Amino acid sequence: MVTIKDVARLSGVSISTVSRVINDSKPVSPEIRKKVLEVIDETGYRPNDVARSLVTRRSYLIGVIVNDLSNTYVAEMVKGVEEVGKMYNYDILLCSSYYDKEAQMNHLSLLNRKQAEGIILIGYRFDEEIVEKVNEYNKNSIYFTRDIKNDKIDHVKIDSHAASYEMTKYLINEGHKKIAFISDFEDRGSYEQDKIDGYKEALKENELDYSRVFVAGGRRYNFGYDIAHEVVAEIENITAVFCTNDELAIGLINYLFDNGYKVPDDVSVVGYGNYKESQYVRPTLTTISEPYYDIGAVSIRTLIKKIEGDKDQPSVVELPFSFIKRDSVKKRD
Amino acid sequence: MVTIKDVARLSGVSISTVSRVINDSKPVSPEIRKKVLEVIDETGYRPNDVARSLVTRRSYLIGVIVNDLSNTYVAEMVKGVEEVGKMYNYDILLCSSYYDKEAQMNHLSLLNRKQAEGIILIGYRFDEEIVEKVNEYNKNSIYFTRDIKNDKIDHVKIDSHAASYEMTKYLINEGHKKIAFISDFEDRGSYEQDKIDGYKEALKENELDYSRVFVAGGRRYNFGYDIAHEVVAEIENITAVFCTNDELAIGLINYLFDNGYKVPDDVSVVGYGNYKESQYVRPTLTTISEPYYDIGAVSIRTLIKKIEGDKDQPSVVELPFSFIKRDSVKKRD
DNA sequence: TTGAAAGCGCTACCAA
DNA sequence: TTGGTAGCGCTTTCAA
Repeated sequence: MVTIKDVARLSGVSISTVSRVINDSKPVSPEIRKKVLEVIDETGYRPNDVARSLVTRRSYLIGVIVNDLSNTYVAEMVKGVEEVGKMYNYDILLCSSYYDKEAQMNHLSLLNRKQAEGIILIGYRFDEEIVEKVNEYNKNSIYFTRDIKNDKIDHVKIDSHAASYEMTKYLINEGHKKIAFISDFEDRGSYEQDKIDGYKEALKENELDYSRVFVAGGRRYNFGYDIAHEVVAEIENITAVFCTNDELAIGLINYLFDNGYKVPDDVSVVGYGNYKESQYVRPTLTTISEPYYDIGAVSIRTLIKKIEGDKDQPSVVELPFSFIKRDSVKKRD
Repeated sequence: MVTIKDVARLSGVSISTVSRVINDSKPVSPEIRKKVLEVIDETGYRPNDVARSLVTRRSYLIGVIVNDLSNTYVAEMVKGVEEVGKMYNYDILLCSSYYDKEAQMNHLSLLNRKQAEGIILIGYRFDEEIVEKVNEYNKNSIYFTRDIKNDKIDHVKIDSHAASYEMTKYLINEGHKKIAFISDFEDRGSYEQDKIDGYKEALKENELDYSRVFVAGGRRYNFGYDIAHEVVAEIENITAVFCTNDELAIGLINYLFDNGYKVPDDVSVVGYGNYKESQYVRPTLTTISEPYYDIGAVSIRTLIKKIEGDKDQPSVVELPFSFIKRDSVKKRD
C-alpha cells in the first residue's frame, strides 16, 4: 500500500506538502504541485480515510437503522438517504433490526464506536429507550417513525390525521356510509392513532354512525389476508374498507378475490402508502401517497446540515401526502 | 469524549493495561481488571474503532454495490448480506449505482479509501472494467450478477439454463406447444442468454418448432406492460409466455387483464425470480424461485472467510433454484 | 511556500 | 503481570 510518505519521498517534498496538494488546503507552487500529482498518478496513491478520520474527527459516516428492508417503502427511503448522502460525500452504514430493541441498541453502540456522525432511524415500533441511547451518545439524529411523537427529537412527519380524514371523506363523498378501518397493532403508535382519529372525525362530521376498527395484528400482506375473513363476516354491513397500509389492503383484496367477492363492486377497498405493489393489483388501489424517497432525502439533508453546524435546521419537517385515485372504489348511492 | 487515556488515568494503570482488558488480549490481574471495568462503566468509555482500525489495519467494513434497492430481490439479498455480516461483526457500506458505471467506479474508489475489506457487487449490467478496478484495488470481492460469466472472479450463481429448461419443460408437459419468451435487453448478459438457451433446448428436445423471443427493453413492471401489446398481436399463435423475470410477467398479466384477456384461460404466463409481488397478483404467478436472501448470506460468508485468510473457499458457489407452481398456467390438450 | 514535528486514539512490542 | 513507547497514515500547527 502506498502512503503519503511514499508520495513525499518519491516527489522529493515533505508529507505536509503532499497533504496540501491533496486537500488544496494551502498554496503550493505550481511545479511542486505538478510533480506531486504525477507521483500520485503513477503510484495510484489514495489517501487513507481512516487515518484522516482519526485526525480530523470526521468520519462522514451516517448510520441508518431500519427494521426491515423488504418493505418496499423502507427500501425507497433508504434510496433517498443513500443518494443524497453521497451527494454530500457521506456514506451509509446500513443496519437492519427486525423490530428488535436489543439489536437496535447494539447497532447504536456499534455506530458510536465507528464514529458515525449521525443516525437516521426509519420505521415503526421504536422504543423510547432508543431515543435516550442516541442522546446519550450525543449524536445528531433524525427519525421517521410512527411511534415517537416527540417534538424534542428531530423528525420528518406526514400529517396522517389529515390524510386519513381526506381519504375517509372521499369514501363518504362517493356515497359510502358503512366504512370500516383496518389497523395494524392493538398497542398503537401515536401516528396510527392519528389515522384512526382522522377516520373517525370524518365519520362524525358527516353524521355517520357506523364505525369499526379491525386489528390485523401486523402490517404485512398475510395479515391483511388473514383479517379478511373477519371483514367478510360483516360484509353485509360494510361498503368500504380503509386499510392503514397498502400491503394490508392488497392482502384483503386478494382474499376477497379468492373468495368470490368483487372489488370494488361488492366492497370498495383503499389503502395507505402508495407502495409500488399498489399498482400491481387489480383493481389498482386507491391510496394515499407518502413521498418515501423524499422523506429519506430530506432526512439526510437535514441531518447533514445539522452535522455541519447549521443551527437553523427545523427539528420537525412536515412533508405533504397526496391522494391517489385509482380503481378500487365504486360510487354508491 | 472519553479515551483510553482517561480510563487509564482514572483507574491508575497504563493504557496498555486498559487495552488488554478491553480486548482480552493478555492476562490482567483480577483486581485491576475489575477496577478498569468499573471506570469504563462509569465513564461510558467506548473504544474508537477508527483509531483501532488504523493500527490493526482492519476496518470490518464491507462495501455492497447494488444498482437499485427498489427491486425487492435486491433488497432481499442485501438483507442476507447485512444480517450475516453482522454475525461476523462486519458492517455494510451501502452504495447504489443505478446502472451507472461511473457511479460504480466512484463507489469503488470510495470504498477503497474507507479501507473496506471486501466488496460485494449485486446486480445486472456490470462492466468488465469494474472487475478490473476491483482487482486493481486488490480487494476481496464476490459477485452476483448476470453479466459476468467469468470463472476468474468469485461469484454466486444459479443454473439459469437448467431453471429455464425446467420451466419450459413444465409448460410443454402441460400441453403447451406455442410458447413465447420475453427477455429483458437486446444485448444480453450471458446468464440471460443461458435462459434463452434453456428455453430453446426444451423446445427442440420436444420437437416444437414455434419459438419466439420478445425483447422488452428493460426489466421493470412497465416494460412488461408495454411489450404486452406485441404479445397480444400474436396472441392467436401463443398459448404460453415465459418471462425472464417476475416484474415483466406481472406487467404482462396486468395488461392482459386490463384488455380483457384471461390468464391462464386465454394465455398462460410464467415468470422467473419468485419476487414477493408474484404472490400478490391474480392469478398467482408460477415461477422459478431463486434464494435471494441465501445468495446474500452465502456471498458475504464466503467473502468473510476469504478476508480472514481461508484459502479453501470455493470461488464459484452454485445455489439451487426451485420451481414454484401456482395458478397462472392452464393445461392444454 | 515549505518542512519538521506533534498528535489523533489505539495496539503491540519490548523490557522490567 | 505491568508499563513505556513506537507507530499506524494523516492533518495541522509553528517556524523557517
